[in-house]
Amino acid sequence: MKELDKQYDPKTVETRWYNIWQEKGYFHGDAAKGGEPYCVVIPPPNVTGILHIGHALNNTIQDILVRWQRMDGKNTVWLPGTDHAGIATQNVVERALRKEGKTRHDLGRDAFVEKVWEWKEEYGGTIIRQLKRLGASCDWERERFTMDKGLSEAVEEVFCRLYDKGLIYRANYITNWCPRCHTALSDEESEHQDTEGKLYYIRYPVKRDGKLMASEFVVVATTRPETLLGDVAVAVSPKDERYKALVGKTLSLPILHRDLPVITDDFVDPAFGTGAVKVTPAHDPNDFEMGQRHKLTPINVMQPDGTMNEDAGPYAGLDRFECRKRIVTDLTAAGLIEKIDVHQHAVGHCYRCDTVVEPRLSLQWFVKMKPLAEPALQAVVDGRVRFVPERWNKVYADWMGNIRDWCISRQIWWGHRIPVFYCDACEHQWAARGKPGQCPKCAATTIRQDEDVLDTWFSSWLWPFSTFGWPNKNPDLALYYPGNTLVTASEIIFFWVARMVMAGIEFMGEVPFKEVYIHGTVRDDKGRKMSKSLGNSIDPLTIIEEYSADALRYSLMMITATGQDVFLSNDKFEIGRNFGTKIWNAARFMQMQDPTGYVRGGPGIDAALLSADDRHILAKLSQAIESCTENLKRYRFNDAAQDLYAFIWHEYCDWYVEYSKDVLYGQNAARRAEVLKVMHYAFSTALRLLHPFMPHLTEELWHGMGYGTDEETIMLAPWPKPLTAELLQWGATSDVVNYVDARHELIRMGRMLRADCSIAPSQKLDYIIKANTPHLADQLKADVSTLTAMLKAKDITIDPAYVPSTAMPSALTPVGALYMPIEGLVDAKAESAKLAKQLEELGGHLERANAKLNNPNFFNKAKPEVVAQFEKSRQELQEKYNKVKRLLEMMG
RNA sequence: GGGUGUUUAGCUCAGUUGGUUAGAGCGCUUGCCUCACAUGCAAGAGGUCACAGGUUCAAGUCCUGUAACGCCCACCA
Repeated sequence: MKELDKQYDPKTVETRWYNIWQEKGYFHGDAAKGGEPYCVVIPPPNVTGILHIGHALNNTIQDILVRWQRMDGKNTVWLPGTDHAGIATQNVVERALRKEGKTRHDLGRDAFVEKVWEWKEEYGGTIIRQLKRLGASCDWERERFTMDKGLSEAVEEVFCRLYDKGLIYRANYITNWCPRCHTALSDEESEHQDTEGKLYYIRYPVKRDGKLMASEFVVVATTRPETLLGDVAVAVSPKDERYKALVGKTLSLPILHRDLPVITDDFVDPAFGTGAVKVTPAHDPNDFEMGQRHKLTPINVMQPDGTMNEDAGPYAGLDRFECRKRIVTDLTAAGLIEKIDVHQHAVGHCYRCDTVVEPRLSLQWFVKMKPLAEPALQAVVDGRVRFVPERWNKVYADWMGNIRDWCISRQIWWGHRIPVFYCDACEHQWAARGKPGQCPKCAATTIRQDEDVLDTWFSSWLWPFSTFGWPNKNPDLALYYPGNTLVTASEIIFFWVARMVMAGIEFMGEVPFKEVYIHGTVRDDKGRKMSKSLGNSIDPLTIIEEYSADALRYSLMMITATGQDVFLSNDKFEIGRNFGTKIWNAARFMQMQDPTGYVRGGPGIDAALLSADDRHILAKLSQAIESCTENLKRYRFNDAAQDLYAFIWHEYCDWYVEYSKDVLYGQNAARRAEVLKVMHYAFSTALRLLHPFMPHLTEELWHGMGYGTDEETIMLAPWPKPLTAELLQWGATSDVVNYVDARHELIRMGRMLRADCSIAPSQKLDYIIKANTPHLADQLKADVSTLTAMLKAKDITIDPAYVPSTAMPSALTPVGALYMPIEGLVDAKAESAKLAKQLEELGGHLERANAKLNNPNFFNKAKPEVVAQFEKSRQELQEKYNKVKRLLEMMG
């Protein structure tokens, strides 16, 4: 044991302990040791990422689960790692290149990819270091990266299996295209944002007998006029009488003067716009399908970068938005704009760079999702995977039920290259593991690999098993798969969680985790999502610097209700800091009282020497253990944190320590030793409960107080169990607990009287207590010394027969009546007014209680224990009421 | 358009299967540098539980509807 500093210094303590934990290998799980496994895989942050407050929340929760389960004796692995984040990382490196005035094409593919690896080696570890500073007890020996050799092999394996099964196909299809990232995106990667746009009504001249009619038009409405350059038809509803005569006729496309047939299609809603739709198969998903139905050849008018191509005629080379402006100007000049309306619609934006997504026709790879989705849906329906809170089951099920094929090819360079090869000689196409040297069909060596890379989520969805060495069978995989809980935010249920369930079932034959805990999104105090661009984000490292990692963790847990969004502002972190300080000082107090230190393995608690207070705190401790554990099981971290706060601060510090001072400063050596034993017992147990929340502080105190030797970390100390048998043995019955609770109230009343009479805290007073029952009188008599200290009394008399004088300050307490025999200090008028008010309130409560108990229906229908409860409380109310009434009468 | 969440003290939020007088932290008022802690101690004020119906012996809690705010999903140009 060493003497604790007057001030706790979290900065040095936190990093010191973290390093020790790592060196000793406490974070590592070894499959060879067997036992009951507990496995959590981290949602791998992007290598480009820096820790933001959402990560802090997410990882604190995981760390709490993992530390708790580790203490509870499980063979625990929390598997960490990072995601290569294809587009995001490529963007970062390209941005750096641009500063040198270069593009990735200047370097070429191999050199560019090499450059990204270099970047990754240099900067990719940032978020990992930050997680360590947070105290995350990840098994760092197992750290993985989605482009590791092993994980890349898993990706190839999965691709080949799906390809050979016919679940991967290549097709010319409309996909979400990001003109800035130059790549296709999946549906999930296109984020819809409500935007105020314009709806342009454009006149398409009608041709009759090959001649343009000067004054006859069909008006179509569009939000993207520039796409008219790719129009191949105009469609109307077959039911629309207005256009009946025009069906089959020809229109002239403005500007390009291309002939467009008027066709009918059920897709067209006659009620929207003009009821006539321009058909642009290369630039709109609906139009694409219409085009297929009517065998129309799509005309692509855009380059991959969002500029217009040569098919755009006079607008070739213009950016799509510039082109839009120019076309509107030109159409206006030609008198072909009927009107322009303001129009609210949802526009897709690239989730990586926020550029407006362009639906664009291109050749892409897809995964057929239906066959994978069905068993994954079933797994949630029959409870093999359980979402917490439950409501996410439905969100998941809806997505799974309406699943669409997954576009997995990206036209970028950073990522897993698609393992499909083409033979130039025989045009054979096949998927292969590794690097094939020749065509398996014709043996030609002129083979090419597909240029595209896979969606970054194509490696993430394998994370729960690829990280343990799949596809190779091994002991790690056998023990740690499937994992227990996945902790994540709702934003990536579709991106990641749903796909992991599919992959787990498809490739492992078993779901990847049993429970998915979805925590809330962190928002600022105005309810906005925290983001760098809004400048409203709170940097966890600044908070750690200012308050400590433990304070950050604990505060986050206190204010995060299960599954609810979190509203944050800087001052919230004082909760954790103040709590830490309080605990530190409580420990210092014990040390000061017990300079010889806690005796390890010394004699245990002696039931015969326990006071009511000792029994009370031990019973409360047991309640805290039970409640905290139960709340952790149910992912109610805020309730668990609250349990610990209430126990340590209020029960232990405010009441127990204060009660105990009387003994600690007294002369009874046996009692003194006993109180210290109880204190150490309660405090060391509470430290263990608190460890998952505040790992560094608890470890520092664990050793500072001598609860553990150098080799005995609190991390591996056993998780406390409720003290059911012990409480029995110690005589900590509910009678004792109720008595001490009631005595708390008595003391509060005594202090209240003193405050009411404006008596200085330093002045010692006499009190007279008239107990309700002889039993209570006995209990109180045994505690006179404690009461004297707590009330700062000169003398306390427990007198069952006491009759007070009228002008004496008095109060009613749960154990009886309490009087201060100081005459004349009471303003009789004010006092009786107060009593009258109290009487009125009590009368109201009593009336309600009576009404309830006199209601025959209540007796018939309520549970007997509820009735008993009400009867008891009615009795108490009645007693209290009578007393107040009597007092009031005495006052005159 | 579909789905979903929220509405409780001045502020931020808890409130589990309906059951005594609805809780916490912060802030506020009053008094304390009391020999662990002023990042503290003690006492206190403050709430027709969004609104309207309904079920029930009993509703903050269950049901129906309304309103406001938020989030997710969605190919009406």
